[in-house]
Amino acid sequence: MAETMKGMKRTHYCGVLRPCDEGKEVIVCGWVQRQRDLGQLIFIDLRDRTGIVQLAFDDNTDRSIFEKAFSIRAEYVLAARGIVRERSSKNFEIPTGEIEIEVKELRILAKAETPPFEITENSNVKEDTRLKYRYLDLRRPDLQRNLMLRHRVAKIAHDYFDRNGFLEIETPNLIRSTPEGARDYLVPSRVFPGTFFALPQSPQLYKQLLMLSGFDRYMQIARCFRDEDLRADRQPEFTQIDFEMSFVDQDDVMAIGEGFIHEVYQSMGIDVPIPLPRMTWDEAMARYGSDKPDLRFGMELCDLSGVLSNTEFRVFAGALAGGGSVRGINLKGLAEQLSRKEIDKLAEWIKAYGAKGLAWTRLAEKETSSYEKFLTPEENAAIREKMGAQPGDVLFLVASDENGVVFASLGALRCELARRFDLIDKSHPRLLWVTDFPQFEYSKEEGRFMAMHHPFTAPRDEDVDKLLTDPGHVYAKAYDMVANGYELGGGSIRINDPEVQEKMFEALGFTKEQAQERFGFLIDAFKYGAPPHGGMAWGFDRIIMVLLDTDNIRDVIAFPKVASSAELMSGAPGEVDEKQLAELGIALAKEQE
RNA sequence: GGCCUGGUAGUUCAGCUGGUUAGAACGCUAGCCUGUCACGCUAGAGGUCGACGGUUCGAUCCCGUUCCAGGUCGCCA
Repeated sequence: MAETMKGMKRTHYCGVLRPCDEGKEVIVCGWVQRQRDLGQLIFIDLRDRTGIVQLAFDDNTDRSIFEKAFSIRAEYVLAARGIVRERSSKNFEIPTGEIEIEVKELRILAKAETPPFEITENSNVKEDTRLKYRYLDLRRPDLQRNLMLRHRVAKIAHDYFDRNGFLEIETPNLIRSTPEGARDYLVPSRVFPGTFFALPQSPQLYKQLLMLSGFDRYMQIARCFRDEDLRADRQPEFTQIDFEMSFVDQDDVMAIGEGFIHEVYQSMGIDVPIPLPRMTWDEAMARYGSDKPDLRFGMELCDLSGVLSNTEFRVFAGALAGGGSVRGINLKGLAEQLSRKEIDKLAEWIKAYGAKGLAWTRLAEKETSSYEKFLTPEENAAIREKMGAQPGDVLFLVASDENGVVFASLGALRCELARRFDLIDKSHPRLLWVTDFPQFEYSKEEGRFMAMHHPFTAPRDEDVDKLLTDPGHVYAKAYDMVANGYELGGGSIRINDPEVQEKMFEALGFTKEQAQERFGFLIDAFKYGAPPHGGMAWGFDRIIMVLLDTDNIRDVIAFPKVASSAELMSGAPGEVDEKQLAELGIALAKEQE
């Protein structure tokens, strides 16, 4: 039978005891990290979320307590009352290593089976095993620290926004599906069979309505849902730190936004200078091939279209004639570390990004090139000069009639090479704003322009007139906060003028009726006086990832889902009873039964 | 949906050109041990080689299908 806590009350966490506590009687509780039986001497390491303390049992110990200590196994839950004393042989590796507890009373609060893996820091147990027993995995000190940091940042968010006059207001989780954007998670309605709620992809529409209602400054730490495939940094269920404010323009929102992230880093003893540097979307794409550039290393893209404008080499000429470009990056001084074979592998790898191939020049002791033989000596010299080529460099060129492919390929290659050759300066985080996003993105699949951000994003004042005449050249009052190559968050100034909103829907190819059907309540609301407003939202999980320098989002979420969107511990998603389905008026297709 | 990688003891892994009884470390169990702290020493238990099918005299190994996990492209306003 397990014992109880009756008459015992914890006085200290395990990890906080120090030599200054010597002589005190303390009561500690926790899990057994390890029991070391030396015959007439037993040590037990007791662990809680603050750390580990050593319990000692020796010839001073009552015989019955000693025998109880002998029986104890890993992960038993104990309460121990005893006297803090100096260790006769100290361990300076751990914070409590100079003291131990001479145990006077020991209670086994719960026994434990041997866990399927050892509860240790930096475990290299396969992740699916850890996730199946997530409650044990979460006992590990690194995950405990990650979740404690997550709590700290949430606390900073509440305090910071409160201090700046923001109100936390909850928005609903059962909402109407709006088919723009990501796939919605749907929840069937019992009362109205055949109809569905959607889980929110973000609080976007509701926070805009709160502005219209006069709440002026709103914030929320909001759970969001998107039924899309996962990535290392993407979960179907994730958390946003979201805010919105009225009577402001872009600079005001960005100032509030960078003030928050500054405080977050400050709490970790890191000074991130604000205001953050800004870069337009066009510049970010041209220099880094990415709208979330990692500034911790160089290797910027170089546009070679100019020097190749008259080339007769079909691959390059075709790309330019098709409205695309030829661009390159220079891997400085590593030609000897990158073999011909590895370059061929990269050329294969880069096809995933749409590139048809990878042209290269390897300036090793013996110079080799995949393309120089097709160009004139003048063209080759011009390329080398433009790219600052020196002996030891490797030049990589991508040509495509779609600039998007050139940017995506070289942007990805740049990051891959930096990772592979350890070119990333991890001593300081590098944050920036990326601004002036294009308002629209042309979708080949849909055959129309789509909102790059969302359909309520305000265009730049000078571009409003181009909404219908030249949508490809309209830029938005939209901004992303980027850190170390991760999109931490983003936002925009919203449209508050119903006339502009109407034009926007028209540009997106919605008829009035379609717009009314999809966003009617918002359109109606905006007829009643909407203040100028804007805001942004951070991916809370992403912030913690970047702070911890992990590339696995599951490290910062207590109960995450795996790549198939399943939850291995509970077995969600699971089947439901016929009765439940019947109540909802749902019949399964044959092959699913 | 496509592509790549992986799946062998509780855990992390090794396993040759297909060959007879599939190994190691840690963990676990038992015994010994008074200053350990990844304690040490001795002994022991522990395997559907992800699953199914095929080739073969013989398959952990080769082939096919499939399941699971990871990464990635598409997707993610």
